[in-house]
Amino acid sequence: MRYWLMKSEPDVFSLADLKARPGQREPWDGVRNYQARNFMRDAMQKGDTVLFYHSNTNPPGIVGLAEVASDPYPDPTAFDKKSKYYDAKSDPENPRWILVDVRYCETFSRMVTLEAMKAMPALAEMRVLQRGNRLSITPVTAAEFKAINKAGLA
DNA sequence: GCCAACGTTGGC
DNA sequence: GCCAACGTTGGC
Repeated sequence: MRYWLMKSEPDVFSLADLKARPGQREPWDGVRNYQARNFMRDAMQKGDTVLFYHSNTNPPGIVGLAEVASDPYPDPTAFDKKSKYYDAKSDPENPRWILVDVRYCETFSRMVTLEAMKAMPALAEMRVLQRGNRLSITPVTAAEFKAINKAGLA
């Protein structure tokens, strides 16, 4: 069982949107960064816990939990010419972009803001808090998850 | 809207 | 394979 942080702009796709989806489940499409793709393709497993982070909003932070709900498979938006995520260089015979489905788990009773995270000693080494980090998917340690989950349910 | 940080692209 | 130019991310 592993833990992950996944960023989404709530204007585009929020945790509430995930909750409202049929089956409370959605493909995490549109990732076009190789490191983030590699995490989904190579390291995620069904049942892994996802900290759902809202970026580009005020305040940014973690709003709740989801889980990995599928094995990795090719991102269909890469082959859809009408999608803004269309990538002409992704060959259907050898797909460049891989995703997993995520499923809604719960909404924190209290959002754990970026500011609060920066103030938590347990998160001093957390990847998403390191300077210059822009990765939309990052691994989270069990200790980091525990600290955030506790703050979110407080 | 600004801009620092970072990833990708493509000419050479 | 270098690196300048460009595009994107995301906090503020």
